[in-house]
Amino acid sequence: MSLEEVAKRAKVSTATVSRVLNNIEVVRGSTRARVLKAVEELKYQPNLHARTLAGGKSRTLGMIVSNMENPFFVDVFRALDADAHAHGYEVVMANTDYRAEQLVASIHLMIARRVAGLAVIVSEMDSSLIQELSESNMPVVFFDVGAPRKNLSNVRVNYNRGIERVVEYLYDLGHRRMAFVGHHPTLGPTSLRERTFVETVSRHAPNVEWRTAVDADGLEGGRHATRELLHSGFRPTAIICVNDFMAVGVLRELREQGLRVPEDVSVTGFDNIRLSEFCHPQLTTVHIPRDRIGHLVFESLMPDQSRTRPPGREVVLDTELVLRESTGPVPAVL
Amino acid sequence: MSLEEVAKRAKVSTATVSRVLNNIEVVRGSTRARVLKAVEELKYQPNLHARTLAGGKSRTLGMIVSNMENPFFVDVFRALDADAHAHGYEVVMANTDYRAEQLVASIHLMIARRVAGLAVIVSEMDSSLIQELSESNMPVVFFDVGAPRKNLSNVRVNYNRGIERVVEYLYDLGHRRMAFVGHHPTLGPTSLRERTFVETVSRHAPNVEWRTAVDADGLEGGRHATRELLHSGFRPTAIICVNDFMAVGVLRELREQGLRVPEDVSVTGFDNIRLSEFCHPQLTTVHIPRDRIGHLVFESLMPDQSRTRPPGREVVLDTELVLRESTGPVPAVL
DNA sequence: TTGAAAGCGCTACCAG
DNA sequence: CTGGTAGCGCTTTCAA
Repeated sequence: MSLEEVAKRAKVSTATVSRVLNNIEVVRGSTRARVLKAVEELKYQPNLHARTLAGGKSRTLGMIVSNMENPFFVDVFRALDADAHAHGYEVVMANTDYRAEQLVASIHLMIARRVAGLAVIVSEMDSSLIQELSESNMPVVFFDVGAPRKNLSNVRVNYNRGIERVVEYLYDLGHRRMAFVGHHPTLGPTSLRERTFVETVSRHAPNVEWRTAVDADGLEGGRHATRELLHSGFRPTAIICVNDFMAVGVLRELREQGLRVPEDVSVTGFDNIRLSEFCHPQLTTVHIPRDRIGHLVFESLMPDQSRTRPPGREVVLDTELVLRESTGPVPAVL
Repeated sequence: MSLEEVAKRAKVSTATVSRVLNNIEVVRGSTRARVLKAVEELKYQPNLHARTLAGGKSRTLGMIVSNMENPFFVDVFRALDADAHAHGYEVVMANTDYRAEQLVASIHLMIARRVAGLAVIVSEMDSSLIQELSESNMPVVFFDVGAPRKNLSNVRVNYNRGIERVVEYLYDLGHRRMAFVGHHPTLGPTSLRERTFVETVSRHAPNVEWRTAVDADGLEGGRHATRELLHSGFRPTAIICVNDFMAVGVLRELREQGLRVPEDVSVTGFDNIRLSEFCHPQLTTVHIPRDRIGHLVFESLMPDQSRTRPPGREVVLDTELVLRESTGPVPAVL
């Protein structure tokens, strides 16, 4: 089942078969029909590798995420995938589980695949990797990391402003003992987001007593971090989570400790994933437009298509505080 | 950056470069070092397409799922992915969103990629597709669908028995008005699982009044199905869900309608995904060993590796009822 | 409108 | 241990 067999059966050259398969409008109708018939009869299936190799260009985009269990990433993927399909592209996803070595492996694999573009949606990036990607000359778009340059674009959300909104809101509600639940960063001892929290608090709410706890990104991580937090003796009146996914885990541990939300302690998430509306109590969170991120990512990756975002650009998305049931005024001291 | 350039720089033939890149232990140490140096200096990245084309075999497995938002599929994928990586394989995932056309497209794409094996984890399969896959001669493993034959293996779970366990348990608790919340099957008017419920009820609990509701697989679908159910005037004392993911949506709608779980109505899920323990109340559900499924899938796909599952086989996994907070005795009639 | 043929980058076989 | 070379299946000039 190769082009040649089809060609033979249709009594044309492989070039012609290739033409009809690629919808090149120069083939005579009758020839075309003959070829299609042969394709059908032989149940011919093209070989993508041969096609990519010969054509020199791939119709595949790559997307690397830190944690595909977190619905946030899945949402971005789906938006990107939809756009890609609409334009005849495929997207293959790779998961790093926040492991640096896996990130390196995934990036190399994507390069080996000669993807038409690569979206890197991970928390932290090694600068040598950025360098390597830059030199690879393939269109790359990062989420929330690195600075744009030549083939490297950037989509980021104003995380600082989001955390600020949360802290201010909680502060106004009277909270003076806050905790931040984050997840392990790929590199460095302190995650960027954790640092953002710390700085925001000291700037906007200096008289607040705070603590941070860190664990794996996920339901279990949120739960565990909370257990540690409580175990340390600290009694926050509000727990600010790095994302909704972990917040749901926090909610569970609190429930098990007999602490009511929001009566005893307020909890906030981040991302506004669908689940944040389906847990109990529903999470107060910060909305991040994941669909837009997916669309922007696609635009950034398209090589030359008309009227799309040029490479080497950066776009910053703003966030929005979403008030729901998990937050309330600070509990009255008895 | 092709093999040839590396060869030139290292002053060896492309054959030799290929050998060191593929760890073929016949190259002299000094030559090897020279090649590696050239690779390093040129930042050479192999071309996977050329490699696959020339070698005639791919190190990629494919996996097609119906709904990657549902953690069930993600869990299976992760187990498979882990095994694959451990053996030097990659797995690319495709999502069909329960759309038949998308399934066809995904399968064709996988064939075009010449994957070394394909896992098809979707609810329903067209028999012509099964035929096509069978003829493709590539190792394929289905989940819960079709019958094994030559290159087609099968992993399934005893869904019937699982539903039976749920119905019996609920029946013993005194429930006589049950509802089943399912999701759209790809084909046919009634999903297999819905039918299983109906048959189980009539066999094991003939005097039970029941109804079914169907919607999209997901949080929103579960919620919507429940709303419709309640809207119809039917007042089940127990709602059996096709999976945990939808059950979480059911829980939310019930809460909004002011119905308490399990005091007013019991709810059960299926799959025992992590989330089922993190929602409130925690779901009584049926455990499906997703890790094992992933491992079995991998084994079924491995061509000839020693001591692995031969192709064309079928393995049926049993389930286990997990009792948690979402079920209880039928509410007393006042 | 169609065919012939030169690669695309790599693997694998055959010599040496 | 290493080099030469024939493809793998397809796209893409260049001629016809």
